[in-house]
Formats: sequence, C-alpha cells, structure tokens
Amino acid sequence: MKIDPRHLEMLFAIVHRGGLTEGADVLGKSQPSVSRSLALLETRIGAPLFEPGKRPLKPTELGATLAAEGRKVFEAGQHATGLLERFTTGKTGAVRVAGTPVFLDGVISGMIGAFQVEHPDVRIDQSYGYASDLLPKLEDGALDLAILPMRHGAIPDGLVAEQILPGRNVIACRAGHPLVRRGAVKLNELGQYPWIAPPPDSPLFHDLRLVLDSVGVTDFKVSFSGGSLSAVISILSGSDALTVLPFSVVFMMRRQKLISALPVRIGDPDRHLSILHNTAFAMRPSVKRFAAHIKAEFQTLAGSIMRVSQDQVWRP
Amino acid sequence: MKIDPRHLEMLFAIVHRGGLTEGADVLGKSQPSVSRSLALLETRIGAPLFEPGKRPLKPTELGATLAAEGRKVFEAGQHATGLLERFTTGKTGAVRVAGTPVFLDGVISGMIGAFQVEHPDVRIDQSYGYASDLLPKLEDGALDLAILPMRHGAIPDGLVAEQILPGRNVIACRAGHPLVRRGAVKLNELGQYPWIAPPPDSPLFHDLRLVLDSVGVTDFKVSFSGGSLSAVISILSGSDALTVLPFSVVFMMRRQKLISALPVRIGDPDRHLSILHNTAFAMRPSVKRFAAHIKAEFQTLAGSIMRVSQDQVWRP
DNA sequence: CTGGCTACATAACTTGGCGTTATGAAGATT
DNA sequence: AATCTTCATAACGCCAAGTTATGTAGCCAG
Repeated sequence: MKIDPRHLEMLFAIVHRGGLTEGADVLGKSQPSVSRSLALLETRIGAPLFEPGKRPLKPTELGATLAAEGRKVFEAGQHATGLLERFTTGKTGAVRVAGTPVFLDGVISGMIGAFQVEHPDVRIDQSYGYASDLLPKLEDGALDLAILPMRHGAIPDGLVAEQILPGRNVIACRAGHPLVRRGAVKLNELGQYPWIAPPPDSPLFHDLRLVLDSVGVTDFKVSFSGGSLSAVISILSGSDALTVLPFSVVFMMRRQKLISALPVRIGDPDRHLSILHNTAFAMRPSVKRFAAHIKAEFQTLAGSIMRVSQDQVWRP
Repeated sequence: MKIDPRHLEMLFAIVHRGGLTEGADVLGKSQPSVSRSLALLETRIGAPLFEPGKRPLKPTELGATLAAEGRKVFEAGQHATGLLERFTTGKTGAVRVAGTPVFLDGVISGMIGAFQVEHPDVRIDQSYGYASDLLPKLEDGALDLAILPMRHGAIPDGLVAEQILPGRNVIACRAGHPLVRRGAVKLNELGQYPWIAPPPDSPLFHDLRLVLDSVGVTDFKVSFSGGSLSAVISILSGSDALTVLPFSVVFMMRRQKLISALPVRIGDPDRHLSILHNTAFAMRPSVKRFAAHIKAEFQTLAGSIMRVSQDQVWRP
C-alpha cells in the first residue's frame, strides 16, 4: 500500500510534538485538518497509530515506526526548502559567463575572486570568446552573461546590453619605456618600436589598426601576436614593444609597476564594455547577484579611474 | 517556501527514470498528470527544473539537487510501505498475552518459543495472572490475549473465549512414587502424603480442594504453597509429595521423566482452557497470527494426548 | 529536407482530500 | 464534581491532481 508522504510527515509532527494541536501548528495547519487526516490514514491502513482513549497521546508501535520514516520525509523537506532558499537568494547556483580574454583576465577575474569570497557556493563557469561566438550562445541559452565591448547599435534582438565602462584604449608599454620619460611623444616615433598584436579576430586588433592608421603608421613590425594577456604583459614588460590595451586593464595593473601607458591621446573605440544577457531567459538569482556584483565593481572602478586620471602620470 | 513532499518524490522519479512518461508509470500515474504537476512546481518555485527544449530530459542543477531530496522521500515511503506490509501480514508487531503461570510455563512457553522462531520480529509481551486480573485488562485493551481456564458461562460481555483444551486434572507425583508402582490406589492413602498447594487464588487451588473433597480427604498436610511451576516440579520430584496439575502440563513433561500422574480418576474441572480476546479491539495481524499458532499447537497437543492416553501408563 | 515516431504539453472536466470555522465530546486536573 | 484542555465531528469551499483526448515539438531515417 502506498502511503502519502505528507501523511508520514504529519505523523512525525504529531508524535514529535506529542499532540494533534502542537503537531498541527508545526505543520501550519488547523487542528481539525490534522485530526481528520490522521483518522483517514488510520482507516486506510486499518490499524490505530495512537493508543485510543489515552491522553497524552501515545503512538502505537506501528505509529512510532512509521513516524520514524516521517522524520526522514520531514528532514528531506526541510533540506529542500533550505536549498531552495539558498538558490532563490542567489547564494547557490551556477553562473555561465564569458567575455573577451583581455578584459576577463585583466579586470574581471579579480572581481570574480571577490564574488567567490562572498558566495562560495556559486559556481562560476567562465569561458572566453568574442561577440561572434558568444552572442549565439546567449541567444540559445547556453550562456547566462557575456561581457563584451559592444557598439550600441549592434545589440541583436532579444539581448539586452548594459554599458559598464566606456571604451578607452591606450598604448601600453613597459614601465620606464624610453617614450614615457619624455613629456611629449611624436606620433611618428611609434612606428620605430615593435608591436604586439592581439588575435586578429579580437576587437583589440581592430582598435590597434585604427590607432596605427590614425597616427599615420601603416607599416609596423608585429613582434608577437595572439597570446593571452599574461603573455602579452610579460613580453611587453621585457621589451620596448608597444601594444593597444584597454585603459582599465593597464589601470588595474598599475600597482605591479610592470607596464605603463604612453601619454598619447588616441581615438576612443566606438565599442563600450557591456554586460549582456538574454531577456528570453529569466536571470537566475545567482546570475542576478553576479551581474549586480560586476556592475558595482565597474562602478567603483570607473570612479577610481576618474580620480586617478586627474593625476599627471595618468593623463595621456 | 514549503515544498510538497510528493513533488520531490515525483521529481526524483522523473530524474531517476529519465523522462516524464517513465517517471509517471513508476508513480502509477498518467503522463499528463506528472507533466502538469511538474509545471506547477516549476512556476511555484519560479525556476526551471529541467533544461527547456531538450530531449532526452536533463535536470537543471536545482532540479538535480531537489531530486536528491526526493530520493530520500521516496525511500522513506518505500521503507514505510515495507514496514506496513510486514505489520499487516503479522510478521512484525507485538502481542500482549497473559495466562495462568502453570499453563504458561508448563505448556505455552514452548509454543511461544516455536512461534518466535518463525516470527523473530514479533515481540511477545507475556505476563502472568488469573481471570480476576486479566479479564479487566482485556476489557480495557491493556492485553491482547488471555489464556485461562474458564467456565463457559463465565465469559464477560464483550470478550470471546475459544476453548483450546478440555479441562482435565491429574494428581501429580514424582516418577517412581510409591503410589504409582501399584496398579490401584486407594483413595484414603492419598491423605498420607504431603500436598503442594498452588496459590490460593488460582483455579488449580480450587481444583485441588475439589479433588480432596471428592476423595474424602478433608484434612491434608500442605508442605509447600504458592511457588511457580518449576518450584513445584522440583519439590515434587524430590519428595513423595502430591499435587494437582493439569494433565497437559504433566504430559508435556513426560520426556524428562521427573514427574508422573497417579492412575486415579479424579473429577474433571468445569473450567476449560480457553483463549480470550476482546471483540471491541480488532486483533492486530501479529495477534491473529499468534492466536492461530497457539490454537494449532493445542490442536496437535490434544491429538497427541488422545493417542498417548490409550497407553496403559497414561490411562488413569 | 521531410515524414514519421516518440515524448512532452495542453485542454476540458471530475473528484477526492484538505483547508477552513463552529461545535460537540471525552480525559485530565483541581 | 466542575472545569479546562484537547481531540473528534460537521458542514462547506476549493485547489490540485486524476482522467482522456489531442496538439506540438525534438529527433531520426530515408
């Protein structure tokens, strides 16, 4: 005979609390409801679960045995509601986030670390990619969030993008690079140094081309290409090579004093760093929390950049 | 938020079996029912439990987590139905049985032992008492069964008694008692030997008085009184004392060759050994099984007695 | 690519059980 | 014996889960 797990749970509550009335308000029900359900259960199984005509209520052997099973049901329910609560408040769950390698490694990884400290049970599934890869993934729900430099007009239908940092690139070089020491840099000098190029399909590569075009450098040496941010940084810091990097990335690394930005104003890119998600899929609480965290971090980052930018060293 | 344990169970079934249809027939329900319940649960908790638009069905992280709790509910339910099945078939439970010390120790204890071998999970709560104690206990449900020598007319309302052995007493003595050797025993010789008296409130004491009256012995020596059966037996076997015992008790001990019955016909008591229970309380399955066992054992015992009684030695 | 198969979703309807409040009865307590 | 507490019963509304019938969408084969 199949027993309704709710009945087991109810039986446990009654036995545990020693009475129908107490059991009822543990379960958040009225006493008559519990009384009738109990009576129904007893007739259904054809045996009394409590000694009849006794007060305080005392379970029969069968009643006590089944109540023990009821405890398991009750505890499973408790556990489940706990898990659900943690999930709905975003304290647990998973976030699938992707973005361009340079921003992810240079800026966002630190923010993810801070988030993980606060939310150790939220799993971050991070991956790398550019808009061409990531937008389809967002569209079919394979990804929760993408963090990409986007043009405002280039947002596909169904996706929504929030700008989290204005696009601004700088020419990066090692700290103590010959071009940094001098007050002004002549644009034609830039062509004399080797350049490190980002992967050809990356927005940064596009930006790099624009920069070099704008300063009239058409012929430049590419000494290194396609590496990760950390590779770029180590090449950069060990040579006189130049490259284009988001200002925010150079800014985040200012403490290490490995790299610096040339005091040259270059055209700002028309792409602005944005966080994207698909409106067709409701953001899970954990995703919401994560997104909020990232936005807040960028807010403070933008503030820091503003403040420090007043400084001479950082004004290009 | 409170989750219905049935929903957890259902979720487990679906995840475990990998589909709504399979899950549904595990639960013994139709597929649409499960589908709708699942949809209800998902809207209730506000998050998908399965990846949408995927086949084969794949649970989300939350779905899998909650399904794990569902497994506990499911298993508790399985366990409970198993316990219930064992209970309803009488393979487990308790039996509260009481009776007169002499019958219980002399005849029934062996039967209980045999029952326990077959039903190790049935707990036998055995106690001693006479009708005056036990009938009230039966009446208020403190006892499931009583095994007592009863007059047919003396059954209280609400109780029902089934005779399991006709009343028949013998005069017991040690094996090799001087009175046994001779073919006939003169009644007046009986007064010469010391007598062991059962407790004064016991039916056997009453029978003893009747016997002695019937053989014209009005003045008799009581050498021992009030002991348990084993005490009576050990006194009896170590002396020439006499006492009145149920024939069945002497019969059961025939193998030990400690005691014997005098070849004297004494009046049969008007009480017959009966098994009593209260019709107001439905017999639990375990009690039913036990009662059936006892009745069957007495049936074979009565048969054995009949057969052996043809024998010279046992014909009084 | 286009059927066809299979499995899930939806619709429409019925019903059983659980929720409520009001009130009666029975044990326990003094 | 009176009272208080607690459980049982009654009457009624309603939700959820059950049913069958049918639509629709993934997945696979030809």
